[in-house]
Amino acid sequence: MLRVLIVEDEVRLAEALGQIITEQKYQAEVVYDGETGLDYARSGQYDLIILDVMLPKRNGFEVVRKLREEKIATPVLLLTARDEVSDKVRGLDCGADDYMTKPFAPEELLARLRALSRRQGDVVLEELTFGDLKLNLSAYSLSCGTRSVHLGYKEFEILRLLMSNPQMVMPKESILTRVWGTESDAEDNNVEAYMSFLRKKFHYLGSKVTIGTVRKVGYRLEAPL
Amino acid sequence: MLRVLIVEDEVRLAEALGQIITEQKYQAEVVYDGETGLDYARSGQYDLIILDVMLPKRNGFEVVRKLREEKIATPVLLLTARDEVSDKVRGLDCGADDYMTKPFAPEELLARLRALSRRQGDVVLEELTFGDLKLNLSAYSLSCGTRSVHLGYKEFEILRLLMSNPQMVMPKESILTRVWGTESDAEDNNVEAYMSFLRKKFHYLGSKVTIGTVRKVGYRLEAPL
DNA sequence: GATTTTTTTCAGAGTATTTTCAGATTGGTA
DNA sequence: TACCAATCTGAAAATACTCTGAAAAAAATC
Repeated sequence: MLRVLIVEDEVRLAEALGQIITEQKYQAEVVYDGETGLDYARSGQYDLIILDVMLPKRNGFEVVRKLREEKIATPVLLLTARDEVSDKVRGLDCGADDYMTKPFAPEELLARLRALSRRQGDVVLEELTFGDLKLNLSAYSLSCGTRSVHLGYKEFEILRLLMSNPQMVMPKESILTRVWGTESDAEDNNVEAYMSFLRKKFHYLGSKVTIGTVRKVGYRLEAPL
Repeated sequence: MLRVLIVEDEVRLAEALGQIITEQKYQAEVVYDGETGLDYARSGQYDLIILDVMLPKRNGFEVVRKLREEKIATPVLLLTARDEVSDKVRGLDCGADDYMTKPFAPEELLARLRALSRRQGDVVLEELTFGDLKLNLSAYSLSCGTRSVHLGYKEFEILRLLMSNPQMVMPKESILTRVWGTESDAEDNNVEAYMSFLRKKFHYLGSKVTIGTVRKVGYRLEAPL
């Protein structure tokens, strides 16, 4: 079980991150300032740290640097509001492992976390299953029996979302914010179009799984009993 | 099984080295200061030592000199932050076998380790295979059936990376940092260009292996079923 | 110092993905 | 049943990413 420490002072964002990560069956712990973050991180019991740059008490750069000085090598993903190269360089110089500018699409964050933890040699979930479908998380492919198809980036993220919340209805809204991000101006029809793409691929694969529509709400995967 | 001792106080670098080496199926052990490094090295149970010059307690020069005085001939690869010839000369004078300045590309380190251990007469992995392709690690050549071609340094390192992680998608980003190094400003297109070179050579060799592209992610080798 | 090889750069062609749109379809409900 | 709103879907358009040949630049070799 992957343990993730989130150090983020914007409560709403912190909560959101916590939720996204918990949904992945990872364990998340949230703290709201740099000082506390550093204390928690020092325990060395985390597999990953998500660290905002702008923080009360101590900023993200300081925290990573301190950690590295103390020989704590837990991988750190830095979050920053600005898209300045200097920040990126500075972050990596301080010893961060990856870097992401806000706002971002949650699914992209997850992709990066997976990459980081794989790099670290941690055991990461490599495959999701639902009914007769298998989604290969490292190859971006979907298979059913012997057939297999490649999925594009968005097809993949959407399906991954559905498959990691089996039986749950995934609201169209959530899909939009999680795959397209909060800043995007994509509309409902974009999601609908992708559902159509996915259904086509399910059909091609000969899968028994279907994507059920819940009018005015969203979608969910359904396997025949 | 090759045993490698890493003496490096920058935790991140040490971890990275450990990982890179372990991925090669070598055995890595990491210590963080010169004194401990010397103690470990004295055991004589290592096939190779990677030794930073700037170290707490005892610097790298002292460590090698001590070792040689004690007739311990384990090959030493010195790492230094500066690119000063004087350091290089001094290092080799102390009895080091090779010398490398930080930062460096991980694949270059591996190349040097291979060279050192071959020089030493150790048994090293000499060949990688995938499908009908054989990559000769000491001759930098690639063969398929009876035909064979020479590969340039970068072609070689990239292909080695792909062949040592069969079936896995190797992110473009990883290829860049591992072959070009973290300090380089090479861009995605550089990788793309090399993929094109490699494909051309595969074709020339008449190999059935192809390089598959995973859009927005990276590449992987594919052998026909 | 000239030649060869390797590496980088660039631009246009080629492809896959993503968005957009409009007509067809569906489900709910008045 | 007839209507409306929501959804589906095929096709086209727009965009983003990748490939590749050629040439320039850099490095290695002779």
